[in-house]
Amino acid sequence: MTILSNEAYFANVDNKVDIPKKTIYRLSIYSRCLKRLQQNGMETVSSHALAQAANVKPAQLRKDLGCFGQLGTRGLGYPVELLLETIGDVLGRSTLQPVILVGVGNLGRALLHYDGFKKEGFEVLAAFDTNPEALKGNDLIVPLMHDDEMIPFISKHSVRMAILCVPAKYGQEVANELVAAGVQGILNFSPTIIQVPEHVVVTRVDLAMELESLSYFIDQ
Amino acid sequence: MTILSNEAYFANVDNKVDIPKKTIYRLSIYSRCLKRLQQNGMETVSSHALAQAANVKPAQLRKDLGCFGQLGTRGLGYPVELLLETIGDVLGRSTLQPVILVGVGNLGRALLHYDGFKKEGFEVLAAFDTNPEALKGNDLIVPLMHDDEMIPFISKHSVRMAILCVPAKYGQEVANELVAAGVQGILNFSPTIIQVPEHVVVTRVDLAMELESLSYFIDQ
DNA sequence: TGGTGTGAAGTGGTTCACAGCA
DNA sequence: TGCTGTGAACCACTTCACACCA
Repeated sequence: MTILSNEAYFANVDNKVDIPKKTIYRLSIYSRCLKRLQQNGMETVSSHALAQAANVKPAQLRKDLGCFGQLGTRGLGYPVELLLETIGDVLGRSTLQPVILVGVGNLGRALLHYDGFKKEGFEVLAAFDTNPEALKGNDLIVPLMHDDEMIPFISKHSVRMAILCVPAKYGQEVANELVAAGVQGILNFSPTIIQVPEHVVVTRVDLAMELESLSYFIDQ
Repeated sequence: MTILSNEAYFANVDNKVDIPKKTIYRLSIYSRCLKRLQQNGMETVSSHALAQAANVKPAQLRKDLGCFGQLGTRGLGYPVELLLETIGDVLGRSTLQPVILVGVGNLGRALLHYDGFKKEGFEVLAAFDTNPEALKGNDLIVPLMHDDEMIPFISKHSVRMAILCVPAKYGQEVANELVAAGVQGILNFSPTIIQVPEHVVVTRVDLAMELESLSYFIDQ
C-alpha cells in the first residue's frame, strides 16, 4: 500500500515518463500561477518570475519543466499558454474526474460546498452517510445517499477517487469498502491511518497534525 | 520566508536538538497510535508493531525515536507511557496553544466545529470575518468578531498561530496583517501562495491540489 | 532469542554553476 | 546580453545490516 502522506511519493508507472513525485505536486502550483498570469495578458514568463510566484527557486522550476523537454526559449522564457497546456496534459485534467465523498459531518459538508474542486476539474457526483435522513434539511448541491448504495454507485459510475471524512473509528472499515468497490485513490481526512492494498493511493490530510507540526516550527 | 508546503521543512532552531522535519511530522502520528495502544492497556510496543500501525518501516521508527536517546529496552520494546510523554514534550504540547481562525466561510465554519484541534492541544480563541453580522445566526462555539478587531486581539492574547480560510484574493492581505500583529505560524487553507518574512512559517493545505496530485498517481 | 541502537550505504530531490542558444 | 537546459555536487532522509543487550 502506498501512503502519500502530505509529502510524498510513489514508484512510477511504466508508461509515464519518470517525473519526481514532488514535481507533480508543484505542477499544480505552477498551473495556478500561470492561470493568473494568463488572465493578466502575459504571454511569456521567465523561470525567475514564475518561480518567485510559486515560491520555489528558479533552478527548481527549470528542472521541473525540464521533464517535458524543450519548452522555453533561451533569453526569453516560457510561453504561458504552452506551459499551461503541457501541465494540464501531464496532470490529466482534460476530462472532469468523478469523485464521491463519504461522511457528511461538519467537514464533509464544508467540502461539498467547496467550489475549488470543480474549478480544478473534479466533480463530486454524490455524498454518502450512514444517516442521510438527518441531513436532508441541509441545502446540499449533490445527491445524498445511504452508505448501502455506495458500492453499486461506485461500480455504476466508474468512480476512481473518494474523499473520506468519516470519524476515525470508521475510517478503515469504509476504506475497505471503497477499495473493494474499485476506488484507487483516497483523500483521507479521517484522523487515522488506513491500510490499503499496494495499488491504492492514499493522501492524508490531518488538520490537527498540521497545526501540531506547525507549532513546533515556530520560534519559541 | 519559509513555506512548509505539505511536505516541509525548516532549518533547525538553535536550542533544539537536530530533529529532521519529517520526523516531527511523524511524531504526531506515533502519538496518535500510542494513545490508542494506551487505551487498550498496552504497556510496551515493539518498533515493529508501532511502525506497522503508523505505516512506516520499523527502522525508520527507531531512527526517529533515536533522536531522544535511549528510550527502549532491547528484546522488549518501548514503554508506551514514556514514549507518549517524550513525544509530547518535544512537540511542546504541555500547554494549550491559543489559535485564531480568519475567514468564516464554509470551510472556516467546518473547522470551527472540528473537535480534533482541542483534542490535540489547540484552542481556537476567536474567529474573524469581514461580515460577522451575516453569520450571527449560526451556532458558533467561539466568539465571532470583525476583522478590525483582529490585530489588537492577537496582541492582547499573544496569539502565535492562525488558521487562514479567506478567499484566495484576500490571502496575502490578511497574512500581512497577521504577521504584522505578531503571528508566527499560519495554517493556510486559501488556495494561494502567500509571501511572508523569514521568521514566519506557513503550512499550506490546498484541497484541490491534493486531489489533483492524487489523481495523477492512480493507475490510468 | 527478540528487539533496540546505529554506522554506513543508498535514494530521491535540490541547488549550483555554467555551457549554449535566441 | 539574458535566460534556458543540464551535468555534477550537494543535502536530507531512508533503509540496511549488524553489533549489542535484556
